[in-house]
Amino acid sequence: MAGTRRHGAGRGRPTLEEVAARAGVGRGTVSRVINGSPRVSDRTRTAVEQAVAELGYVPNRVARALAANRADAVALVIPEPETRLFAEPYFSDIIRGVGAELADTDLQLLLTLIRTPKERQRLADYLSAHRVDGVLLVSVHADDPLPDLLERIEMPAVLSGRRSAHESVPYVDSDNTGGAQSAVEHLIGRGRSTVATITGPLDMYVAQCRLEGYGAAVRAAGREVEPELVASADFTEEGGRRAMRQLLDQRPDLDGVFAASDVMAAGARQVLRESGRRVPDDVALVGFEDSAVARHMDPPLTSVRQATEEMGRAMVRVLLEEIEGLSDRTSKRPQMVLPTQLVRRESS
Amino acid sequence: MAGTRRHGAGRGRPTLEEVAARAGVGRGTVSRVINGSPRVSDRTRTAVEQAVAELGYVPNRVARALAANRADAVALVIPEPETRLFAEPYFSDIIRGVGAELADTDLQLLLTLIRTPKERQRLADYLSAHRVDGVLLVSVHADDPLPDLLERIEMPAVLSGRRSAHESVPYVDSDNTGGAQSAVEHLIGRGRSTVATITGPLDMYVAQCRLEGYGAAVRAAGREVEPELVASADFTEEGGRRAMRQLLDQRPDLDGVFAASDVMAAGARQVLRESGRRVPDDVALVGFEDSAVARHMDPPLTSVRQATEEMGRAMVRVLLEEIEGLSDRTSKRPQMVLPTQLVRRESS
DNA sequence: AGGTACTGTGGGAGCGCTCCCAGCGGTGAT
DNA sequence: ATCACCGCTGGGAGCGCTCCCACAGTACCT
Repeated sequence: MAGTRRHGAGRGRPTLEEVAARAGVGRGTVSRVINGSPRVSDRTRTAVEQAVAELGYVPNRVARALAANRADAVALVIPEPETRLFAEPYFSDIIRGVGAELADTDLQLLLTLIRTPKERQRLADYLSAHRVDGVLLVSVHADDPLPDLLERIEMPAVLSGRRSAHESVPYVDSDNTGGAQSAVEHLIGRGRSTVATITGPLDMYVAQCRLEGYGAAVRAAGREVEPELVASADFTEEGGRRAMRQLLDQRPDLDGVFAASDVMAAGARQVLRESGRRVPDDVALVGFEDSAVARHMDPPLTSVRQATEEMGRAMVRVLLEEIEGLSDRTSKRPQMVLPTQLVRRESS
Repeated sequence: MAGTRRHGAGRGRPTLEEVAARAGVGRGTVSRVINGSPRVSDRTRTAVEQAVAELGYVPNRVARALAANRADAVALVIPEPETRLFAEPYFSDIIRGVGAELADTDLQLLLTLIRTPKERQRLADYLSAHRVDGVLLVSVHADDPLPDLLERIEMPAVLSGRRSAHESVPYVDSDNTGGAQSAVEHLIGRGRSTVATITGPLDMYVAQCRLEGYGAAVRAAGREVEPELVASADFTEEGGRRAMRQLLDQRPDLDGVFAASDVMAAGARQVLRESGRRVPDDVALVGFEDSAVARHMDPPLTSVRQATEEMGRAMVRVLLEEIEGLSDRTSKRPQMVLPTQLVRRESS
C-alpha cells in the first residue's frame, strides 16, 4: 500500500515553534493560547494571536493527537447491508444530523461502512487501538459484538436504536411503540374495523416495538389482537407484497393496514391494487418512516415520521457527554427516546 | 471544546519498540516488516511477525502520520444543501462505492458536510494544512473556489461531475448527454410526436448536458427543437410541477415528457394527473436517476440509471492514481465518463 | 525582613512512528 | 591480501505537538 504517497508539501507550514519565535514567547505559551487556557495574560495572548494571523498558522492535528493521545475524531459505523435495506433518506438524515452537531466541535467524522466480518474485525482492532474518541453505531443487530467490545475497552459509544428493552449502552431511539400506536389509533379512529399489520423481522427490537404499538392501539379500542391480522416480513418491498397477499388470504375483509415501514407499505400497496382494492376507499394504509417513498406513492402514504436528523444530533450530544464525563462510569447512562409524529396523507 | 477529553486508555498498547525487543531486533527492522519492505530476511520477518501476533500489535496511525507526514485519509466533501436536493439514494450510493473501494486500502474516509461559507473556509484551512492525502468533491458548483484552491496547493482531488465542458481537474462523471439522448430516442421510438423536456437549472453543466442530449435525439429524428417544448426548473418537485404546467399551457398537445430528474418527473406526473391526462396513454414520461422515487411512482417511472456506486469507486481509483503519481503533474489528468442505461417501466 | 501564595511563563521530555545513515559480515573482483 | 560492493540491520534524529515542572515576578501576609 502506501508506497510513494506524497509528502513534503505539508512541510513548510508554520509550526508552533515559529509562532512562538515570532511572538517572542515560548512554545508552551502559544499552546496555551491556541487551546484557550485562561492562564495567559492579555498582552501575551494578543501578541500570539497576531503572530498566528500573520503566519497563517493552523495547528497540526496529527501532532496534537499524538502528543495528547486523543484522536479528535469520532467514528460513525454503518453496516453496509443496511444502507440498501432502509428506505432513504434515513442514513443521509442521520449523517446530516451528526455532521451538523459535530460542526461546532473540532471533532472529525470518520465514516466506516462494514460489509464483511473481516472488516468488522479490522474496525475492532482499530477501535481497540483508541484511534477515535468515540463511536456512533447505527442500526446494530442484537448479535453484534461491537457494543460489548466497546464497553470493555471503555470506548464511549452511542447506538441509534436499542438492541432490546433493557439496553445497557447509551442510545438514542425514536418512539417506535408510540408511533405505531398513533398510526393504528388513527386508522381505527377513521372507522376502520379490521386493521392488519405487516411487521418487520421480529428478532429486531424495532419491529417488536412497532408490533407492540399496534397491539396497544387495538386493545385500547376494546378489541383483541387477531393472529390472522398479523403478518411478518423483512422490511423489504417484496416482503411487503408477500405479507399483504397472506393477509388478504386470511382476512379478505380487512379494511386497514399498518405497515411497519414505508417500503413494505409500497409492496402492500401494489398487491392491494392487483387485488382490485382501492386505497383508501377499500383499504386504508399507513406506513412508518415518512421517507421519500411515502410522499411519492399514489395515493401519497400516511406515515409515521421520525426525527431522524435530530437523532443524529442527539447521538452526538450524548456521545460528547460520554467522552467528557467518562470518569463517572457508574452513573446513569444517557438514553433518550425521541417522539414521532403521524403525517396524514391521502392513503388513510 | 476538547477540555477533559479522555486519554490514557490508549496507552499501554504495545509499541514498535516493544515488538522489536520481543523479536530481538531493532526498531527499524520491525518498521520495515510492518510496511512490507522487501529488504528483510525471511528469518527476521518471521520472528517479527510472530512477535506482532503475540503482542497483538496494531500500528499507531497517528504516530505514523506524524512521522511520515501523510494522513492516510481522504476527505469526501459534500455540500449539505445538495443532500436535500438530490433524490436518494444518490449520496448513499456514492458513499457506498467510495467505502467499498477504500476498504482494501489503509486509507480512512473523512466525511465533511459543508453548510456555510464559514465551514467551507474551515475546510479550506484544514486541507491547506495537508491533513488528508486527497479529496473527493461531490457535486461542486461552477463557482466553488475549492477545486482551484486544491489545485494551487497541489492536493490531489477528484470531482464527481464536471463544472463545465472543459474541466481541468480530474473527474468522474456519468454520460448525461448520452443518457438523455437515449431517453428521448426511446420516447420518439415509441411513436411520441411531441416530446417536451423539463430541464434542471441551466447554469449547472449537468442540466446543460441533459438538455443537449434531448436536442440531439430530437434532431436525429429529423425534427427541430421547439422552445415551447423546453421548460427549465430546478431539480425540485415543485419546480417540476411548475414546468409541467407551463408546458401544458404552451403545448396542450404534447404526448411525451423527458424530465431531467426523477423528482421533477414526480412533480410533472401530479400535474398531468390533475389535468386529466393518463400516463403513459396520453403522455409518456421518462425521468433521470433511477432513484427510489422512480420505482415507487404510479405507474413506475422509466428512468435513466447512472452507475452511482461505480462512480464512487471510480473516484477513489482515480484519486489513488493522483496521489501516487503526483510527480508527473504535467501528464494527462484522468477523466472518465461512465455509461448510463435506460430502465424501462410502465410510464412510457 | 522573611515567608507563603499566587499568576505567568519557558522549555525539557516524550508521544510512536519513519527516515536515513552508518556499520555489519559476506562475496567476488583485482 | 585488498578493495569495492552488496543485503541486511540497528538506532539516532526528528515529525509538531502537549504535559508538566521549575522558576521569575508580584502581592500580601506575618
